[in-house]
Amino acid sequence: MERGLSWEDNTALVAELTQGMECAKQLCAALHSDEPSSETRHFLLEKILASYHKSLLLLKPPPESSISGDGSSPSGGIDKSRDVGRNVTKKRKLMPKWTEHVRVGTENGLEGPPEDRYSWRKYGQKDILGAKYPRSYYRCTHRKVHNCWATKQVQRSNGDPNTFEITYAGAHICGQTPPMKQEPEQNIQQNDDDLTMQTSQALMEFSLNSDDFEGKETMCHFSFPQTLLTDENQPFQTLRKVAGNYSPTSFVSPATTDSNYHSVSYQEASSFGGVHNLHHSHSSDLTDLFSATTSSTNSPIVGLDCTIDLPNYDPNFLFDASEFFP
DNA sequence: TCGATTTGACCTGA
DNA sequence: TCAGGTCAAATCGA
Repeated sequence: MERGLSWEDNTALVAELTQGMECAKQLCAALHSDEPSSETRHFLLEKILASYHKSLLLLKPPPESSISGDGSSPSGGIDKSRDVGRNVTKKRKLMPKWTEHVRVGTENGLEGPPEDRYSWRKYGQKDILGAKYPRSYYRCTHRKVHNCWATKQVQRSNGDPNTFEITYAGAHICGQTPPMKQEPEQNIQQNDDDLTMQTSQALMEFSLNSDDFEGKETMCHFSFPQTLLTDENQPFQTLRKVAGNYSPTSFVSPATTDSNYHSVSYQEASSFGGVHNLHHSHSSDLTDLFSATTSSTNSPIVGLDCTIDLPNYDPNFLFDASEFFP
């Protein structure tokens, strides 16, 4: 796939990855500052995902040239709109996904699902088997204008009606400039040098998830103290170190077959040596799953858990930033 | 009038 | 075959 990349594509790819790395740096800084706004982090997260998304599209352009914002498609006697729908479905599989568990406090007067900074348009609602509450489907309002394919699903938790499980798919590429919550005394400007951990929330969890290991969802869950990131001026390299040391066979627990969820400390992950083992034997889809637990003290959002799912990426694609940034 | 929501039907993938 | 996801016509509301 990476073969045959034109110089222009290569340049664009490097630019996207560079942007992603910058955002990762900012996110890293935000995580270690007393920046209380989970929205800031979320915003940076989405920017990183957008960079990944665009980069992967560059690496893996859709086989059909029919995916376009105007809905044009090679008509083959099938209803045009449905044809577009199929392309969307195919594309959906390529979209990075992540899930947030958001608790809203009724004391704050919030009853409905929590709002984020983007404008969403509801396009469907479905009763889900075994779920008490229906699932709502939203897509970016600017889908047509900016060809932005970000979607989200909002599902109220069975057990706790105050908890919403929000699954985002695809990052916003619509160029929306969400109104960041500006704290008066806080400078949202990310300070790369200020990596002092000031919050009590000391754990950041990364997970790698591959859902195609013989059809089984395999997940590797990393947890490590944020302090260990403070000496990392290359957050991408940090991620690469962690991800690169991920070896499915190293973590698979024999106890479970359908879902393997493992937690290792960053030290453990680091101790696996410099073997970048993303070139594992599975050649199909690789799903990366990122889970970050954050706390928010001054927000109606009581709890927030974030899980990222990047499906269908070629596992042989190893992002080695050092090639681009010696 | 126009944009957002609702809802039944259709499509896809497991 | 069925559950989940999406579409689009109908409806609503500003």
